[in-house]
Amino acid sequence: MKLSKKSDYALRAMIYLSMNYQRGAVQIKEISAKEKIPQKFLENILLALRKAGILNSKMGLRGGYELARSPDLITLGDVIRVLDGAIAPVNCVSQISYKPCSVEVTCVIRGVMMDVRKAITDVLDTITFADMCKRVKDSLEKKESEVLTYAI
Amino acid sequence: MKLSKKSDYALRAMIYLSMNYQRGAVQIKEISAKEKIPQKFLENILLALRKAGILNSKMGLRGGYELARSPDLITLGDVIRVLDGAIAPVNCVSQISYKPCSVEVTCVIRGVMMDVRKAITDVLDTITFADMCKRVKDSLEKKESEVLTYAI
DNA sequence: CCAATTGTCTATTAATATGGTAGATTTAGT
DNA sequence: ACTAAATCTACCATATTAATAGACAATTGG
Repeated sequence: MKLSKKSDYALRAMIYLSMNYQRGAVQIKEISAKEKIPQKFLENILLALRKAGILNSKMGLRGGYELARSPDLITLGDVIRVLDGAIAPVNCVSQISYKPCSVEVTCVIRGVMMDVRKAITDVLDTITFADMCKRVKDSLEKKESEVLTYAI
Repeated sequence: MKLSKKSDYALRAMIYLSMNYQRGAVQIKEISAKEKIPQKFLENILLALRKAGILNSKMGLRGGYELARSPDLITLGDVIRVLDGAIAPVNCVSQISYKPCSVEVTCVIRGVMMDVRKAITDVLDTITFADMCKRVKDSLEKKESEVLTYAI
């Protein structure tokens, strides 16, 4: 039940690109440095996101990556699915058995896991990277005012 | 974001033991056979649950395992935490940094993951094994009535 | 055109987690 | 004492995760 490093890095890179939307192509190198993500690892991640149609890339000098569409049209779920595959913990039940056997309780577990999946996706498929940018800005403002308060 | 085989087996064994609550000690061998779980693997799992205080065991002849308390006092979350550790996907952010740096977006991801954790635990910490027993019985009744319908 | 820069692709590696097994030991009932 | 059960310690194979290496392709500025 854990977010992989890959998805974690992907989210961070996506937030960075969202904060820099309309600035044009941003280089892997820059994202890697600012977000402290191993560059070569990040290459694979961004490549996967490009192949999934979430990012666009430009090769060569002054090339880089940028969002393929507006941040408010990309959800966290979109990104996590690319890196980690399906979000649902449903493969706990591989094959559905139709035997009306009194100890065949797997379908019951399956039922609960469907609920869990829904609970997760209700969060991840709702929050967009535009929301994330807003949260970043809010948290920065809050921090600044806190600093001010402490200074006084 | 996946339930481990270990937790899956644990849930199944726990449902089995809940269905057989007040019958006294049940042997690993029986659970293993009925739920088709590798016996030696199941040993480790039940041992972990006993050490966590969720099961009681009796050694020796006619020994076995039984719930340490009533099924309605044990939640799915209790069990999963024992086998898979913390449910929260929060270690995506290891250390909290207080730098008010404009690209320090980790805390924002952390915030979302707290929401996800809450969504998951709202399900898993609410459903008890008594509920699971009820679901098993309901699904059996439903199947029987379906069979009847098809037979007519 | 050329050289520098940047993304693309294919492998490989190291570390860790997962799923499962083996066998000796302890405990308790008959 | 004998037997059936849990317990403990250790091990192994495989898969996944996280990360790295290096050759290759495309683009642009000069």
